[in-house]
Amino acid sequence: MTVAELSQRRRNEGRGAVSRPRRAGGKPATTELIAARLAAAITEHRLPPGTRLVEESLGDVFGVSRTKVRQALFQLARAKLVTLAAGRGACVARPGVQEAREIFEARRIIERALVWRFTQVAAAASIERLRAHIALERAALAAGDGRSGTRLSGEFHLLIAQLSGNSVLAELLRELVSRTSLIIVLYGSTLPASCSADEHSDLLSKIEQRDAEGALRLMAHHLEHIEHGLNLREKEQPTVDLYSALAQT
Amino acid sequence: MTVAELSQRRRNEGRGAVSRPRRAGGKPATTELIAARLAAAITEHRLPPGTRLVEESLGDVFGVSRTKVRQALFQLARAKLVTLAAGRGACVARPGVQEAREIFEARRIIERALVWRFTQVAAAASIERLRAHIALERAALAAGDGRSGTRLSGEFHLLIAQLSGNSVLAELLRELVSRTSLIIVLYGSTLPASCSADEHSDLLSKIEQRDAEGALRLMAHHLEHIEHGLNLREKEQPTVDLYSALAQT
DNA sequence: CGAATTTGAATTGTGTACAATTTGCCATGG
DNA sequence: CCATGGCAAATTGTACACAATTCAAATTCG
Repeated sequence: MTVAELSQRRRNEGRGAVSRPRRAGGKPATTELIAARLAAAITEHRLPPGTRLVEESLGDVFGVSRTKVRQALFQLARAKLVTLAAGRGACVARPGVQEAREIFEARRIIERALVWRFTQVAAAASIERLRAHIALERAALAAGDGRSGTRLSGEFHLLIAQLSGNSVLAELLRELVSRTSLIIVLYGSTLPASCSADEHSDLLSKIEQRDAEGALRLMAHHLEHIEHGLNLREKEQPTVDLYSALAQT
Repeated sequence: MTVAELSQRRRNEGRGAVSRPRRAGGKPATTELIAARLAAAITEHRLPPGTRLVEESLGDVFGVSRTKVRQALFQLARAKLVTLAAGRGACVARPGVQEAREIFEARRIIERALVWRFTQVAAAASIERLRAHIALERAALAAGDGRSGTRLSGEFHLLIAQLSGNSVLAELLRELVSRTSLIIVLYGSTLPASCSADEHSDLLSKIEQRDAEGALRLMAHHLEHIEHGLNLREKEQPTVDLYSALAQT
């Protein structure tokens, strides 16, 4: 699939040659907005890994010229959501198994610390906020809206970070969470999403009891649980295999 | 100070109107290279916080058009090394005290974990590598080269991350380290740089003895030591001060 | 004399044109 | 029939032009 196909539809739609004003009506869409839209599309699995992102096509979709799209793509490349091969454009990233493991390790490290802090300093309002969020997760789950479910699940982790009062760490974690969603679509989670909501609920209980040790342990287990639900058994890098295959001659 | 002044000199240099080929001879300088150069200049304190970064001036310096410079600035903005006020251009960032504290907390969290892992898995060659690096630090110190000293000091921390085998965390830490150097120039370290090298050396000893607990604790203390050497007593936001100053009348 | 306003230089924001590169396809030849 | 070479379309990389904005200084008016 290519984004070109999306905009192709638009190009063919005849009409009186209103060339660009897709998304007309509102303002011309800033670079940040484009990056945010693309990031959302990627993390919500509407743009699967490997999808080519052609600049002009995206420009048509958003109703802007390549200039802004290009900047947005550069941003996303830095966030590791797209890969940017010199001269041959952008693709939605495909993190390898090594990278996937490293991301989960990073998350364990950061989130353990965050949950520890949060358990100690959290105000009642913050805890209430988390409880409300879990309710949202469950609602999406009950409605069979898996897409919203995974998004909300990620946002739960982000929420803890934000409520912990360290926005630098929250920002780092945001990046890791979005990369995680890319990993999940690549190495398919065999885990039912309901499981995640339950574990979030258990975690919140421990937080409420101010059991920092317990909360920390639960968070670590939760992340390991997600990671082990994936199929991270090296199924990439055929190039290297080619090499060793040729050594047989 | 403004980058414009640098390029002004160039513009006034009369000559036969060879308009752009500053930096001629080599290739036209890629966006990444420009970003890297700017990042180096910022972290090495050659471009102090608050310095305005005018696109065309930078273009002159690097011998490219604004297009590439602009992309590079966007990248640096995402890395939080420059702030990008809409419509009024880019400045070298000036992290506030709150942000500074958060960055140090993030570093403590990440680096404690890294040093713990490293102590357990480090090969002899890795330890040797660190020892050599400390020698470099000491050499720079002895030569009175403070600029290289602080750079090398930061690189020591980065090296541990890289040798720990988690490149994702290493990348996150790189960002934090460069932001730290911005903090140091803003809130001046009262710490002699020699101190840092000594603490690095102590840390390496603990690592060598495979004393993970001790190494972890030493790293935490080291970072706290640096943080407490700063003058993080809210001296920013002069606007607020102006307000209270006028209240005297 | 001071405050508001206008004017203009400097700078950023955005689109577009063109060169360079890549890619897929077709023809040509072994 | 498969490999090779080269053409053509598509796409990216870069510079540049012009519009929009900002900032500051000069001007004007109360």
